[in-house]
Amino acid sequence: MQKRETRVRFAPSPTGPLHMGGVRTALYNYLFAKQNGGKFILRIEDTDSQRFVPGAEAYIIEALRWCGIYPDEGVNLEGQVVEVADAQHPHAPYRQSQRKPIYRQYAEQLVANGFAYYAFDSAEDLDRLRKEAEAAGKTFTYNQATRDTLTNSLTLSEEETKRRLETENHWTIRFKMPVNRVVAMDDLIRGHIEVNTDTLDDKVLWKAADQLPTYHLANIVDDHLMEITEVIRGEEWLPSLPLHYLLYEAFGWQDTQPRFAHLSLLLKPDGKGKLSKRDGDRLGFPVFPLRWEAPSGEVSRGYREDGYYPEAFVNLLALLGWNPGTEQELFTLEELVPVFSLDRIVKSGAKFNADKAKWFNQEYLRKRSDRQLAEEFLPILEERGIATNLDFVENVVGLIKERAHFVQDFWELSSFFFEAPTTYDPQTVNKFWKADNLPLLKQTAAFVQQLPDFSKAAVEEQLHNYVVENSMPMGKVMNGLRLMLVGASKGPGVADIIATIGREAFTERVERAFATLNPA
RNA sequence: GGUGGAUUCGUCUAACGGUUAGGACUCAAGAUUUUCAUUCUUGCAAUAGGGGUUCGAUUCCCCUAUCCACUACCA
Repeated sequence: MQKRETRVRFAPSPTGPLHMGGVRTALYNYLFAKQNGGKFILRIEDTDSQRFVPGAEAYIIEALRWCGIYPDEGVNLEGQVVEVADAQHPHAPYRQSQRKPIYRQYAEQLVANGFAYYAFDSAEDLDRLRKEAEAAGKTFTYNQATRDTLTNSLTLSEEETKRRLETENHWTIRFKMPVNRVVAMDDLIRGHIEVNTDTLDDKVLWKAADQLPTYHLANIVDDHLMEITEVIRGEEWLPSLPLHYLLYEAFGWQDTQPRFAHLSLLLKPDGKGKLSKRDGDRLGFPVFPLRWEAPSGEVSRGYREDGYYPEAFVNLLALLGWNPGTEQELFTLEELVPVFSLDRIVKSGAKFNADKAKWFNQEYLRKRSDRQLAEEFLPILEERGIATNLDFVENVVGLIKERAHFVQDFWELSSFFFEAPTTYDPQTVNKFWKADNLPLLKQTAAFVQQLPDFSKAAVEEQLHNYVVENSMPMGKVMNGLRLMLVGASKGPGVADIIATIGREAFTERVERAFATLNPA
Protein backbone atom coordinates (compact mmCIF):
# COMPACT_ATOMS: atom_id res chain seq x y z
CA MET A 1 0.00 0.00 0.00
CA GLN A 2 1.41 3.35 -0.96
CA LYS A 3 1.99 5.98 1.67
CA ARG A 4 -0.99 8.24 1.94
CA GLU A 5 -0.74 11.93 2.69
CA THR A 6 -1.40 12.50 6.38
CA ARG A 7 -4.84 13.99 6.83
CA VAL A 8 -6.28 14.53 10.27
CA ARG A 9 -9.35 16.38 11.35
CA PHE A 10 -10.71 18.22 14.32
CA ALA A 11 -14.45 17.73 14.29
CA PRO A 12 -16.21 19.68 17.01
CA SER A 13 -19.92 19.95 17.47
CA PRO A 14 -21.24 23.50 17.61
CA THR A 15 -23.26 22.95 20.76
CA GLY A 16 -21.42 25.55 22.81
CA PRO A 17 -18.04 27.15 23.29
CA LEU A 18 -14.95 25.08 22.70
CA HIS A 19 -13.66 23.70 25.98
CA MET A 20 -9.91 23.80 26.67
CA GLY A 21 -9.84 20.04 26.35
CA GLY A 22 -11.21 20.47 22.86
CA VAL A 23 -8.51 22.98 22.07
CA ARG A 24 -5.93 20.45 23.22
CA THR A 25 -7.40 17.83 20.90
CA ALA A 26 -7.26 20.32 18.05
CA LEU A 27 -3.68 21.18 18.97
CA TYR A 28 -2.53 17.57 18.97
CA ASN A 29 -4.20 17.01 15.62
CA TYR A 30 -2.57 20.12 14.24
CA LEU A 31 0.88 19.16 15.52
CA PHE A 32 0.55 15.69 14.12
CA ALA A 33 -0.48 17.01 10.72
CA LYS A 34 2.34 19.56 10.56
CA GLN A 35 4.93 17.09 11.70
CA ASN A 36 3.97 14.71 8.95
CA GLY A 37 3.68 17.35 6.32
CA GLY A 38 -0.01 16.64 6.09
CA LYS A 39 -3.28 18.48 6.32
CA PHE A 40 -5.24 19.60 9.33
CA ILE A 41 -8.92 19.74 8.55
CA LEU A 42 -11.69 21.49 10.46
CA ARG A 43 -15.03 19.78 10.09
CA ILE A 44 -18.17 20.88 11.86
CA GLU A 45 -20.35 18.06 13.14
CA ASP A 46 -23.70 19.75 13.32
CA THR A 47 -26.00 16.79 12.85
CA ASP A 48 -27.84 17.49 16.08
CA SER A 49 -30.28 20.19 15.20
CA GLN A 50 -31.68 20.13 18.74
CA ARG A 51 -28.51 21.16 20.43
CA PHE A 52 -27.21 23.61 17.88
CA VAL A 53 -26.07 26.86 19.49
CA PRO A 54 -25.80 30.00 17.38
CA GLY A 55 -22.36 31.51 17.52
CA ALA A 56 -20.65 28.33 18.61
CA GLU A 57 -19.07 27.67 15.24
CA ALA A 58 -17.70 31.19 15.00
CA TYR A 59 -16.37 30.80 18.52
CA ILE A 60 -14.55 27.59 17.65
CA ILE A 61 -12.91 29.18 14.64
CA GLU A 62 -11.94 32.28 16.56
CA ALA A 63 -10.52 30.22 19.42
CA LEU A 64 -8.33 28.19 17.07
CA ARG A 65 -7.22 31.33 15.29
CA TRP A 66 -6.24 32.90 18.61
CA CYS A 67 -4.09 29.88 19.34
CA GLY A 68 -2.48 30.04 15.93
CA ILE A 69 -4.00 26.76 14.88
CA TYR A 70 -5.02 27.35 11.31
CA PRO A 71 -6.82 24.62 9.38
CA ASP A 72 -5.46 23.72 5.97
CA GLU A 73 -8.88 22.67 4.87
CA GLY A 74 -12.35 23.08 6.23
CA VAL A 75 -15.09 25.51 7.07
CA ASN A 76 -12.74 28.27 8.09
CA LEU A 77 -11.23 28.78 4.72
CA GLU A 78 -12.72 31.15 2.23
CA GLY A 79 -12.96 29.73 -1.23
CA GLN A 80 -12.95 26.19 0.03
CA VAL A 81 -16.40 26.32 1.47
CA VAL A 82 -18.45 24.87 -1.29
CA GLU A 83 -21.85 23.31 -1.03
CA VAL A 84 -21.09 20.43 -3.35
CA ALA A 85 -17.84 18.59 -3.83
CA ASP A 86 -16.19 19.04 -7.20
CA ALA A 87 -12.87 18.23 -8.82
CA GLN A 88 -11.28 21.22 -7.13
CA HIS A 89 -12.72 20.38 -3.76
CA PRO A 90 -13.32 16.65 -3.60
CA HIS A 91 -13.67 16.67 0.16
CA ALA A 92 -16.07 19.55 0.50
CA PRO A 93 -18.29 20.64 2.06
CA TYR A 94 -17.01 20.47 5.63
CA ARG A 95 -20.14 21.16 7.57
CA GLN A 96 -22.16 17.99 8.06
CA SER A 97 -25.45 19.81 7.75
CA GLN A 98 -24.37 20.66 4.20
CA ARG A 99 -23.50 17.04 3.54
CA LYS A 100 -26.97 15.86 4.47
CA PRO A 101 -27.75 14.23 1.10
CA ILE A 102 -24.64 12.09 1.22
CA TYR A 103 -25.42 9.90 4.19
CA ARG A 104 -28.67 8.13 3.43
CA GLN A 105 -27.30 6.06 0.57
CA TYR A 106 -24.57 4.72 2.82
CA ALA A 107 -27.04 3.76 5.50
CA GLU A 108 -29.24 2.08 2.90
CA GLN A 109 -26.23 0.26 1.50
CA LEU A 110 -25.66 -1.26 4.90
CA VAL A 111 -29.28 -2.41 5.08
CA ALA A 112 -29.07 -3.90 1.60
CA ASN A 113 -25.97 -5.85 2.57
CA GLY A 114 -27.45 -7.12 5.82
CA PHE A 115 -25.34 -5.00 8.15
CA ALA A 116 -28.22 -2.81 9.27
CA TYR A 117 -31.99 -2.81 9.47
CA TYR A 118 -34.97 -0.49 9.68
CA ALA A 119 -36.40 0.06 13.13
CA PHE A 120 -39.88 1.44 13.70
CA ASP A 121 -40.07 1.49 17.46
CA SER A 122 -41.19 4.86 18.68
CA ALA A 123 -39.16 6.87 21.12
CA GLU A 124 -41.98 6.42 23.60
CA ASP A 125 -41.90 2.65 23.25
CA LEU A 126 -38.19 2.51 23.86
CA ASP A 127 -38.49 4.88 26.75
CA ARG A 128 -41.09 2.69 28.32
CA LEU A 129 -38.95 -0.39 27.84
CA ARG A 130 -36.02 1.37 29.48
CA LYS A 131 -38.12 2.42 32.44
CA GLU A 132 -39.55 -1.06 32.89
CA ALA A 133 -36.12 -2.60 32.80
CA GLU A 134 -34.85 -0.05 35.25
CA ALA A 135 -37.70 -0.78 37.62
CA ALA A 136 -36.72 -4.43 37.45
CA GLY A 137 -33.13 -3.53 38.21
CA LYS A 138 -32.00 -4.19 34.68
CA THR A 139 -30.92 -2.22 31.69
CA PHE A 140 -32.73 -2.29 28.41
CA THR A 141 -30.48 -2.55 25.42
CA TYR A 142 -31.47 -2.63 21.79
CA ASN A 143 -29.24 -5.48 20.70
CA GLN A 144 -29.03 -9.10 19.57
CA ALA A 145 -30.94 -10.18 22.66
CA THR A 146 -33.93 -7.90 22.13
CA ARG A 147 -34.11 -6.96 18.50
CA ASP A 148 -36.14 -10.02 17.58
CA THR A 149 -38.87 -8.89 19.94
CA LEU A 150 -39.05 -5.33 18.65
CA THR A 151 -40.63 -3.63 15.69
CA ASN A 152 -38.14 -3.67 12.85
CA SER A 153 -37.44 -5.03 9.42
CA LEU A 154 -36.02 -8.16 11.03
CA THR A 155 -39.34 -9.05 12.65
CA LEU A 156 -41.77 -7.53 10.16
CA SER A 157 -42.68 -8.93 6.77
CA GLU A 158 -41.16 -7.37 3.71
CA GLU A 159 -44.51 -5.86 2.74
CA GLU A 160 -45.15 -4.41 6.16
CA THR A 161 -41.65 -2.96 6.28
CA LYS A 162 -42.16 -1.37 2.89
CA ARG A 163 -45.52 0.02 3.91
CA ARG A 164 -44.14 1.55 7.07
CA LEU A 165 -41.17 3.07 5.29
CA GLU A 166 -43.57 4.82 2.97
CA THR A 167 -46.15 5.91 5.50
CA GLU A 168 -44.19 6.55 8.64
CA ASN A 169 -41.51 9.15 9.13
CA HIS A 170 -39.99 8.37 12.50
CA TRP A 171 -38.14 5.21 11.67
CA THR A 172 -34.41 4.76 11.94
CA ILE A 173 -31.69 2.62 10.49
CA ARG A 174 -29.85 0.64 13.12
CA PHE A 175 -26.57 -1.20 12.90
CA LYS A 176 -26.98 -4.94 13.29
CA MET A 177 -24.29 -5.72 15.80
CA PRO A 178 -22.80 -9.16 15.09
CA VAL A 179 -23.37 -11.86 17.68
CA ASN A 180 -20.53 -13.00 19.90
CA ARG A 181 -17.63 -11.67 17.93
CA VAL A 182 -14.46 -10.29 19.42
CA VAL A 183 -13.40 -7.07 17.80
CA ALA A 184 -9.66 -6.61 18.02
CA MET A 185 -8.55 -3.02 17.85
CA ASP A 186 -5.35 -1.08 18.06
CA ASP A 187 -5.08 2.35 19.53
CA LEU A 188 -1.99 4.46 18.91
CA ILE A 189 -1.94 5.52 22.53
CA ARG A 190 -3.53 2.64 24.39
CA GLY A 191 -2.34 -0.32 22.42
CA HIS A 192 -4.37 -3.42 21.76
CA ILE A 193 -7.98 -3.57 22.92
CA GLU A 194 -10.54 -6.32 22.48
CA VAL A 195 -14.28 -6.14 22.97
CA ASN A 196 -16.99 -8.72 22.53
CA THR A 197 -19.85 -7.49 20.37
CA ASP A 198 -22.41 -9.01 22.73
CA THR A 199 -21.73 -6.17 25.14
CA LEU A 200 -22.59 -3.61 22.46
CA ASP A 201 -25.91 -2.37 21.17
CA ASP A 202 -27.55 -1.71 17.82
CA LYS A 203 -26.77 1.96 17.41
CA VAL A 204 -28.98 4.22 15.35
CA LEU A 205 -27.12 5.30 12.25
CA TRP A 206 -29.69 7.37 10.44
CA LYS A 207 -32.94 9.04 11.38
CA ALA A 208 -35.86 9.48 8.98
CA ALA A 209 -37.33 12.20 11.17
CA ASP A 210 -34.70 14.75 10.26
CA GLN A 211 -33.09 12.82 7.42
CA LEU A 212 -29.79 13.12 9.24
CA PRO A 213 -27.17 10.59 10.28
CA THR A 214 -26.07 10.17 13.86
CA TYR A 215 -22.48 10.78 14.87
CA HIS A 216 -21.32 7.26 14.17
CA LEU A 217 -22.41 7.07 10.56
CA ALA A 218 -21.52 10.64 9.65
CA ASN A 219 -18.16 10.26 11.28
CA ILE A 220 -17.16 7.10 9.46
CA VAL A 221 -18.52 8.21 6.11
CA ASP A 222 -16.87 11.61 6.32
CA ASP A 223 -13.56 10.32 7.55
CA HIS A 224 -13.56 7.90 4.64
CA LEU A 225 -14.62 10.44 2.04
CA MET A 226 -12.21 13.02 3.37
CA GLU A 227 -9.42 10.43 3.33
CA ILE A 228 -8.57 10.86 6.96
CA THR A 229 -5.50 8.84 7.93
CA GLU A 230 -5.47 9.28 11.72
CA VAL A 231 -8.33 9.99 14.07
CA ILE A 232 -7.11 11.75 17.20
CA ARG A 233 -10.01 12.36 19.54
CA GLY A 234 -11.15 12.29 23.15
CA GLU A 235 -11.32 9.22 25.33
CA GLU A 236 -15.09 9.44 25.49
CA TRP A 237 -15.10 7.84 22.04
CA LEU A 238 -13.20 4.76 23.03
CA PRO A 239 -16.34 2.79 23.87
CA SER A 240 -17.67 3.28 20.36
CA LEU A 241 -14.45 2.28 18.67
CA PRO A 242 -15.63 -1.31 18.07
CA LEU A 243 -18.70 0.02 16.29
CA HIS A 244 -16.52 2.19 14.15
CA TYR A 245 -14.23 -0.71 13.28
CA LEU A 246 -17.27 -2.76 12.35
CA LEU A 247 -18.64 0.03 10.19
CA TYR A 248 -15.41 0.29 8.23
CA GLU A 249 -15.59 -3.44 7.76
CA ALA A 250 -19.23 -3.38 6.71
CA PHE A 251 -18.50 -0.74 4.12
CA GLY A 252 -15.47 -2.66 2.93
CA TRP A 253 -13.16 0.23 3.72
CA GLN A 254 -10.72 -1.58 5.97
CA ASP A 255 -7.78 -0.91 3.68
CA THR A 256 -8.08 2.83 4.16
CA GLN A 257 -9.39 2.76 7.69
CA PRO A 258 -7.68 5.48 9.71
CA ARG A 259 -5.57 4.69 12.72
CA PHE A 260 -7.06 5.79 16.02
CA ALA A 261 -5.61 7.62 19.00
CA HIS A 262 -7.77 8.29 22.03
CA LEU A 263 -6.68 11.12 24.29
CA SER A 264 -7.28 11.06 28.00
CA LEU A 265 -9.55 13.66 29.49
CA LEU A 266 -8.80 16.87 31.32
CA LEU A 267 -9.88 16.52 34.94
CA LYS A 268 -11.07 18.89 37.63
CA PRO A 269 -8.22 20.40 39.69
CA ASP A 270 -9.91 19.27 42.87
CA GLY A 271 -11.87 16.12 43.38
CA LYS A 272 -12.62 13.87 40.47
CA GLY A 273 -14.35 13.97 37.17
CA LYS A 274 -13.75 15.77 33.98
CA LEU A 275 -13.25 19.46 33.87
CA SER A 276 -16.51 21.26 33.36
CA LYS A 277 -17.67 24.78 32.88
CA ARG A 278 -18.78 25.09 36.50
CA ASP A 279 -15.30 24.29 37.82
CA GLY A 280 -13.87 27.42 36.30
CA ASP A 281 -16.40 29.63 38.02
CA ARG A 282 -15.98 27.77 41.26
CA LEU A 283 -12.21 27.64 41.34
CA GLY A 284 -11.47 30.90 39.65
CA PHE A 285 -9.87 30.08 36.34
CA PRO A 286 -11.15 29.89 32.79
CA VAL A 287 -12.24 26.65 31.21
CA PHE A 288 -12.66 28.23 27.81
CA PRO A 289 -10.07 29.82 25.55
CA LEU A 290 -12.19 32.88 24.90
CA ARG A 291 -14.90 34.66 26.78
CA TRP A 292 -18.27 33.20 25.91
CA GLU A 293 -21.66 34.72 26.26
CA ALA A 294 -24.36 32.12 26.00
CA PRO A 295 -27.64 32.94 24.28
CA SER A 296 -29.12 32.90 27.77
CA GLY A 297 -26.84 35.79 28.67
CA GLU A 298 -24.68 33.72 30.95
CA VAL A 299 -21.05 34.68 30.63
CA SER A 300 -18.02 32.43 31.00
CA ARG A 301 -14.54 33.85 31.29
CA GLY A 302 -11.81 33.07 28.80
CA TYR A 303 -8.04 32.71 28.89
CA ARG A 304 -7.65 35.50 26.39
CA GLU A 305 -9.68 37.96 28.42
CA ASP A 306 -8.01 36.87 31.63
CA GLY A 307 -4.75 38.06 30.18
CA TYR A 308 -3.14 34.86 29.02
CA TYR A 309 -0.97 34.98 25.96
CA PRO A 310 -1.93 32.45 23.32
CA GLU A 311 1.65 31.12 23.38
CA ALA A 312 1.30 30.39 27.08
CA PHE A 313 -2.09 28.80 26.63
CA VAL A 314 -0.88 26.57 23.82
CA ASN A 315 2.23 25.65 25.77
CA LEU A 316 0.42 24.67 28.92
CA LEU A 317 -2.14 22.71 26.97
CA ALA A 318 0.55 20.84 25.07
CA LEU A 319 2.21 19.78 28.31
CA LEU A 320 -1.04 18.62 29.84
CA GLY A 321 -0.95 14.97 28.94
CA TRP A 322 2.14 15.01 26.78
CA ASN A 323 5.83 15.55 27.43
CA PRO A 324 8.87 15.72 25.18
CA GLY A 325 10.90 13.24 27.19
CA THR A 326 13.39 15.98 28.00
CA GLU A 327 13.23 18.54 30.76
CA GLN A 328 12.34 21.37 28.43
CA GLU A 329 8.98 22.89 29.30
CA LEU A 330 8.81 25.99 27.19
CA PHE A 331 7.76 25.46 23.60
CA THR A 332 6.28 27.67 20.97
CA LEU A 333 3.79 26.15 18.57
CA GLU A 334 6.53 25.91 15.94
CA GLU A 335 8.93 24.26 18.35
CA LEU A 336 6.28 21.75 19.28
CA VAL A 337 5.86 20.49 15.73
CA PRO A 338 9.11 18.52 15.39
CA VAL A 339 9.18 17.13 18.93
CA PHE A 340 5.55 16.15 19.31
CA SER A 341 4.76 12.48 19.22
CA LEU A 342 1.70 10.40 19.85
CA ASP A 343 3.58 7.78 21.80
CA ARG A 344 4.66 10.25 24.43
CA ILE A 345 1.07 11.05 25.26
CA VAL A 346 0.13 10.10 28.80
CA LYS A 347 -2.66 7.54 29.12
CA SER A 348 -4.19 8.80 32.33
CA GLY A 349 -6.27 11.91 32.76
CA ALA A 350 -4.58 15.16 33.73
CA LYS A 351 -5.82 17.51 36.39
CA PHE A 352 -5.54 21.09 35.40
CA ASN A 353 -3.41 23.22 37.69
CA ALA A 354 -4.05 26.96 37.72
CA ASP A 355 -0.76 27.86 39.40
CA LYS A 356 1.25 26.18 36.72
CA ALA A 357 -0.83 27.93 34.10
CA LYS A 358 0.06 31.29 35.61
CA TRP A 359 3.69 30.33 35.68
CA PHE A 360 3.62 29.63 31.96
CA ASN A 361 2.17 33.04 31.30
CA GLN A 362 4.80 34.68 33.44
CA GLU A 363 7.48 33.00 31.40
CA TYR A 364 6.05 34.35 28.18
CA LEU A 365 5.52 37.76 29.68
CA ARG A 366 9.20 37.92 30.52
CA LYS A 367 10.15 37.09 26.98
CA ARG A 368 8.45 40.23 25.75
CA SER A 369 10.32 43.47 25.30
CA ASP A 370 9.59 46.38 27.59
CA ARG A 371 8.33 48.27 24.59
CA GLN A 372 5.88 45.56 23.69
CA LEU A 373 4.63 45.28 27.25
CA ALA A 374 4.30 49.05 27.48
CA GLU A 375 2.08 48.98 24.43
CA GLU A 376 -0.08 46.36 26.09
CA PHE A 377 -0.20 48.29 29.34
CA LEU A 378 -1.00 51.66 27.80
CA PRO A 379 -4.69 50.95 27.10
CA ILE A 380 -5.16 49.87 30.70
CA LEU A 381 -3.68 53.16 31.86
CA GLU A 382 -5.81 55.13 29.47
CA GLU A 383 -8.87 53.37 30.76
CA ARG A 384 -7.94 54.64 34.19
CA GLY A 385 -7.64 58.12 32.87
CA ILE A 386 -3.88 58.25 33.25
CA ALA A 387 -2.22 60.71 30.90
CA THR A 388 1.20 59.40 30.06
CA ASN A 389 3.41 58.43 27.17
CA LEU A 390 4.85 55.22 25.85
CA ASP A 391 8.47 55.99 26.71
CA PHE A 392 7.62 56.61 30.32
CA VAL A 393 5.49 53.47 30.50
CA GLU A 394 8.28 51.45 28.93
CA ASN A 395 10.55 52.70 31.67
CA VAL A 396 8.12 51.73 34.37
CA VAL A 397 7.42 48.33 32.86
CA GLY A 398 11.12 47.55 32.83
CA LEU A 399 11.18 48.05 36.59
CA ILE A 400 8.19 45.93 37.51
CA LYS A 401 7.62 43.25 34.90
CA GLU A 402 9.63 40.62 36.76
CA ARG A 403 6.99 40.52 39.46
CA ALA A 404 3.99 40.12 37.20
CA HIS A 405 2.21 37.09 35.84
CA PHE A 406 -0.08 39.16 33.65
CA VAL A 407 -0.12 42.61 32.12
CA GLN A 408 -3.19 43.14 34.28
CA ASP A 409 -0.92 42.91 37.32
CA PHE A 410 1.03 45.94 36.17
CA TRP A 411 -1.26 48.58 37.59
CA GLU A 412 -1.22 47.12 41.05
CA LEU A 413 2.55 46.93 40.80
CA SER A 414 3.19 50.37 39.39
CA SER A 415 0.33 52.74 40.17
CA PHE A 416 2.64 54.91 42.30
CA PHE A 417 4.68 55.78 39.23
CA PHE A 418 1.62 57.46 37.77
CA GLU A 419 -0.22 58.72 40.81
CA ALA A 420 1.03 60.06 44.11
CA PRO A 421 -0.07 57.88 47.02
CA THR A 422 -3.25 59.07 48.66
CA THR A 423 -3.11 56.66 51.55
CA TYR A 424 -0.23 55.27 53.53
CA ASP A 425 0.09 51.75 54.78
CA PRO A 426 -0.42 51.96 58.59
CA GLN A 427 2.14 49.28 59.38
CA THR A 428 4.83 51.02 57.37
CA VAL A 429 3.90 54.35 58.94
CA ASN A 430 4.21 52.81 62.38
CA LYS A 431 7.58 51.45 61.61
CA PHE A 432 9.23 54.28 59.74
CA TRP A 433 7.33 57.51 60.29
CA LYS A 434 8.62 57.99 63.77
CA ALA A 435 9.16 61.42 65.33
CA ASP A 436 12.86 60.85 65.80
CA ASN A 437 13.18 59.73 62.21
CA LEU A 438 11.49 62.71 60.59
CA PRO A 439 14.40 65.17 60.76
CA LEU A 440 16.58 62.66 58.94
CA LEU A 441 13.98 62.20 56.27
CA LYS A 442 13.43 65.89 55.84
CA GLN A 443 17.13 66.49 55.55
CA THR A 444 17.67 63.68 53.08
CA ALA A 445 14.71 64.67 50.95
CA ALA A 446 16.04 68.22 50.77
CA PHE A 447 19.38 66.85 49.69
CA VAL A 448 17.82 64.77 46.93
CA GLN A 449 15.75 67.68 45.71
CA GLN A 450 18.75 69.82 44.94
CA LEU A 451 20.60 67.06 43.12
CA PRO A 452 21.69 68.39 39.74
CA ASP A 453 21.52 65.01 38.06
CA PHE A 454 18.28 63.09 38.53
CA SER A 455 19.31 59.98 36.66
CA LYS A 456 18.96 56.68 38.44
CA ALA A 457 22.69 56.09 38.66
CA ALA A 458 23.37 59.56 40.02
CA VAL A 459 20.56 59.49 42.54
CA GLU A 460 21.55 56.08 43.74
CA GLU A 461 25.17 57.01 44.25
CA GLN A 462 24.59 60.43 45.76
CA LEU A 463 21.86 59.24 48.05
CA HIS A 464 23.90 56.33 49.26
CA ASN A 465 26.95 58.44 49.90
CA TYR A 466 24.93 61.07 51.68
CA VAL A 467 23.38 58.62 54.07
CA VAL A 468 26.70 56.96 54.78
CA GLU A 469 28.62 60.18 55.18
CA ASN A 470 26.11 61.50 57.65
CA SER A 471 26.07 58.21 59.55
CA MET A 472 22.36 57.81 59.09
CA PRO A 473 20.63 54.44 59.46
CA MET A 474 20.22 53.28 55.85
CA GLY A 475 17.11 51.19 56.41
CA LYS A 476 15.20 53.91 58.20
CA VAL A 477 16.00 56.58 55.67
CA MET A 478 15.30 54.45 52.63
CA ASN A 479 12.08 53.04 53.93
CA GLY A 480 10.94 56.44 55.06
CA LEU A 481 11.56 57.82 51.60
CA ARG A 482 9.78 54.87 50.12
CA LEU A 483 6.80 55.48 52.34
CA MET A 484 6.51 59.04 51.08
CA LEU A 485 6.86 58.06 47.45
CA VAL A 486 4.91 54.83 47.32
CA GLY A 487 2.72 54.85 50.39
CA ALA A 488 3.74 51.35 51.31
CA SER A 489 6.65 49.04 51.73
CA LYS A 490 6.87 47.73 48.22
CA GLY A 491 8.19 48.42 44.77
CA PRO A 492 11.51 48.76 42.96
CA GLY A 493 14.56 50.52 44.35
CA VAL A 494 14.07 53.98 45.82
CA ALA A 495 16.55 55.49 43.37
CA ASP A 496 14.66 53.89 40.49
CA ILE A 497 11.45 55.44 41.70
CA ILE A 498 12.94 58.87 42.27
CA ALA A 499 14.61 58.92 38.88
CA THR A 500 11.48 57.75 37.14
CA ILE A 501 8.97 60.14 38.69
CA GLY A 502 11.34 63.11 38.54
CA ARG A 503 12.13 66.07 40.70
CA GLU A 504 8.76 67.73 40.59
CA ALA A 505 6.76 64.70 41.65
CA PHE A 506 9.38 63.85 44.23
CA THR A 507 9.09 67.25 45.86
CA GLU A 508 5.35 67.20 45.74
CA ARG A 509 5.13 63.77 47.40
CA VAL A 510 7.59 64.66 50.11
CA GLU A 511 5.69 67.80 50.94
CA ARG A 512 2.40 66.04 50.98
CA ALA A 513 3.68 63.36 53.33
CA PHE A 514 4.99 65.91 55.77
CA ALA A 515 1.79 67.89 55.56
CA THR A 516 -0.64 65.03 56.03
CA LEU A 517 1.13 62.29 57.95
CA ASN A 518 1.24 62.35 61.73
CA PRO A 519 4.29 60.80 63.30
CA ALA A 520 3.70 57.43 64.86
C1' G B 1 -25.38 -2.92 37.08
C1' G B 2 -22.59 -3.98 32.37
C1' U B 3 -18.37 -2.79 29.05
C1' G B 4 -13.90 -0.31 28.31
C1' G B 5 -9.95 2.73 30.14
C1' A B 6 -6.75 4.54 33.97
C1' U B 7 -3.63 4.47 38.77
C1' U B 8 4.54 7.46 40.41
C1' C B 9 5.45 13.51 45.28
C1' G B 10 -0.62 17.99 46.69
C1' U B 11 -0.52 18.90 40.92
C1' C B 12 1.85 18.07 35.77
C1' U B 13 5.24 14.35 34.76
C1' A B 14 10.47 11.29 33.87
C1' A B 15 12.64 6.62 34.65
C1' C B 16 14.88 -0.18 26.99
C1' G B 17 13.43 -5.00 34.60
C1' G B 18 18.96 -2.95 37.73
C1' U B 19 18.69 5.11 39.53
C1' U B 20 20.16 7.56 46.50
C1' A B 21 12.81 6.98 41.92
C1' G B 22 14.66 12.64 38.38
C1' G B 23 12.47 17.49 36.79
C1' A B 24 8.62 21.44 36.93
C1' C B 25 4.57 24.08 39.68
C1' U B 26 3.09 24.94 44.76
C1' C B 27 4.86 25.30 49.80
C1' A B 28 8.93 26.06 53.54
C1' A B 29 13.89 27.67 54.96
C1' G B 30 18.40 30.27 53.92
C1' A B 31 21.38 33.79 50.96
C1' U B 32 21.14 38.48 48.22
C1' U B 33 18.38 43.26 48.59
C1' U B 34 17.08 49.94 51.76
C1' U B 35 11.10 47.42 51.12
C1' C B 36 8.12 44.02 48.30
C1' A B 37 9.24 41.00 44.59
C1' U B 38 12.97 38.87 41.48
C1' U B 39 17.26 35.77 41.53
C1' C B 40 20.20 31.84 43.73
C1' U B 41 20.70 27.64 47.17
C1' U B 42 18.51 24.01 50.13
C1' G B 43 14.45 21.33 51.86
C1' C B 44 9.40 18.83 52.35
C1' A B 45 6.95 15.37 49.32
C1' A B 46 5.35 9.60 45.38
C1' U B 47 5.52 4.08 42.78
C1' A B 48 -2.96 2.43 45.49
C1' G B 49 -3.08 -2.68 48.15
C1' G B 50 -2.12 -7.95 47.74
C1' G B 51 -0.25 -11.98 45.20
C1' G B 52 2.87 -13.96 41.46
C1' U B 53 7.09 -14.23 37.32
C1' U B 54 12.34 -12.93 38.01
C1' C B 55 18.86 -13.01 40.76
C1' G B 56 16.20 -8.22 40.73
C1' A B 57 10.05 -5.23 39.68
C1' U B 58 7.56 1.78 39.22
C1' U B 59 8.19 -1.26 34.83
C1' C B 60 5.53 -7.90 33.01
C1' C B 61 0.98 -11.13 34.71
C1' C B 62 -3.35 -11.91 38.05
C1' C B 63 -6.74 -10.28 41.91
C1' U B 64 -8.72 -6.30 44.86
C1' A B 65 -9.61 -1.13 45.60
C1' U B 66 -10.38 3.60 43.72
C1' C B 67 -11.30 6.95 39.79
C1' C B 68 -12.98 8.09 34.80
C1' A B 69 -15.66 7.36 30.32
C1' C B 70 -19.52 4.98 27.78
C1' U B 71 -24.12 2.50 28.31
C1' A B 72 -29.69 8.30 23.68
C1' C B 73 -33.29 8.75 17.28
C1' C B 74 -26.23 13.83 21.68
C1' A B 75 -21.85 14.42 20.00
